[in-house]
Amino acid sequence: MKERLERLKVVKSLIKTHRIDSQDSLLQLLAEAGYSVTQATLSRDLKYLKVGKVADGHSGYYYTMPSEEERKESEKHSIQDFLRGYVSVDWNESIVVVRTFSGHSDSVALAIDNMGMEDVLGTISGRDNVVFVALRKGSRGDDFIAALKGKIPEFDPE
Amino acid sequence: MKERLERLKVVKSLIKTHRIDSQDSLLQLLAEAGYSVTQATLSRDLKYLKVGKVADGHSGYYYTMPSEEERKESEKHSIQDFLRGYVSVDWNESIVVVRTFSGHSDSVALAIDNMGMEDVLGTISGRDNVVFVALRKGSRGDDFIAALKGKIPEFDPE
DNA sequence: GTCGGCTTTGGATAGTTATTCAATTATTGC
DNA sequence: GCAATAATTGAATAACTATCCAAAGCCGAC
Repeated sequence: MKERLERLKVVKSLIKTHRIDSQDSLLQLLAEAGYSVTQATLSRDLKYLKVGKVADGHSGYYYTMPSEEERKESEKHSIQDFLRGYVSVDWNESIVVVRTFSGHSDSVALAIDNMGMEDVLGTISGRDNVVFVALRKGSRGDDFIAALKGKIPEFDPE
Repeated sequence: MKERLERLKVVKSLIKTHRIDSQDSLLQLLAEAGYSVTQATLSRDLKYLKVGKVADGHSGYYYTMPSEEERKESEKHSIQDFLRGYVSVDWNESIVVVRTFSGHSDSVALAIDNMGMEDVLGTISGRDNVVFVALRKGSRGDDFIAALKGKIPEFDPE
């Protein structure tokens, strides 16, 4: 299973250098490059890489890598959303509880989701201005908080 | 068929302001906004608008408007639409009035919208082959015209 | 070693989106 | 006005993509 990362790189470069309009055709290119996988796996790879499919407007569709800029831009928005709603955090070994201003729990949860943090398994936003962040096995609340600080300089609990 | 351009604008703004993960859910939002169409039509709209569907990496997929780079191509279309409809311009301190060929006011207004110009507050297209372009405070008609010339080499009033 | 947990994968399939085809509605040219 | 032409649309369906589930594969702890 060591091949996976290698394959991801190849997928990435194929998408950058070719105009690919379906997973099947990408599958072929991959096969030519020596990586035989199924469409199911490829679909997962594309999801992982955040590859997008867009129309050129007339004749068809093609896959594209997210630009670095876009990624940063989107993260900036997430950070803004987070800060706008954030009131306080607490945590234990496996759950982080974020309190938010009234009506902000949804946007804060979404923001955390969109930051794409390793530690985060998922979030739910409650009715009560609270967001629960479930952490991936092996991650502790401290890890998450540390990672969040890394992403958001203005964020400093206590 | 007058509704189409109007609908396209609504689709665009819905995509910018919501996290939409399927055409069906967008269809619902559209219906709430008063536009009842089928998935087939929506698919065509999205193709026309070059809307993309990308993964956030973890939890799902969402639709997104094309980013700067990708928009170059689309801007070319807008320029074509503009030139195809354009007859003459006049302006004062805060409003630019564009006269167009018969039936082109909608497409010219949309084109101006889509060029995403700083100076532009908004546009309306009248029945009478005229488009009003409202300028942002601090912008003057001359600024707008200059910016337009910058974008469209073939465009030269008088 | 081998047991147990986590990851990765393929086959099958569910789910989603694009397109075909026919009908309808606008538009253009007399 | 009318006829011819082009645009737009919905229903049905084809095409494509994501996910479920079961089956390995890959560790590390014993």
